[in-house]
Amino acid sequence: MKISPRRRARVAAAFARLRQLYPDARCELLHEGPFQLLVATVLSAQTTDRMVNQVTPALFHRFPDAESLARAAPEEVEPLLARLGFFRVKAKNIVALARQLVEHHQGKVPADFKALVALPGVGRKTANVVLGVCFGVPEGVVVDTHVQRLSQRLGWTRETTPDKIERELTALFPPEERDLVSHVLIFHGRRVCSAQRPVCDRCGVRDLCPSAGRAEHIGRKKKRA
DNA sequence: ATCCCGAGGG
DNA sequence: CCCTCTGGAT
Repeated sequence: MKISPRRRARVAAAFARLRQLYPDARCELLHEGPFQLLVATVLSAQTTDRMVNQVTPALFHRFPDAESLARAAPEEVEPLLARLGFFRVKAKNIVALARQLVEHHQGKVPADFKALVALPGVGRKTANVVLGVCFGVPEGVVVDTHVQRLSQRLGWTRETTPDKIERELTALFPPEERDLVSHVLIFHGRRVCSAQRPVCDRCGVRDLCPSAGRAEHIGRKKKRA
């Protein structure tokens, strides 16, 4: 993928500003070790990580590792997830996930992208989170709903699907920056550049954003009754 | 009514 | 490409 020096510089300028604005940007899912982060990230689909952090302490107290969770039945895990969206699918997925870890990976989380996405309930986004947070360098930039929305609003991409956006962002940033890119975009997305009511008046990259003041017209389809 | 650190299946 | 799984927050 060829990227013009001008475009690369424009993106780098906004990223540098975001790093200054959010020096503490990091993963906020509570976890101890790769297994717990993998499970927490699977649970985080279409749910705020605040909700995930409300259920994982009890979950990990009872099932702290792959071996213990692999021995559980999905029905005994379900009540522990009951306040999350998709809790039935997620209970089934994390038990199957734990069983595969025990069967094929000695109960450990593989530090390998292809092995990760082969696990039940684990897609590109989850695999990149685990690789980035626990093993230093993700395969590609984590593209969740925030990263998708902000990279579109900031004019970093014109693509509309997570896979294509991931490819573009990964080409825009060197490996050692990719984990931080997703985290600063997520922080900014939660605090300022929200989906429904972005607060451009309080945005630290307003002068670098082509959508400033009209961000509601980018992103997902407008309401318009 | 729309969104939240999505993934699997048709 | 589409649909489904699911509950809480705004």
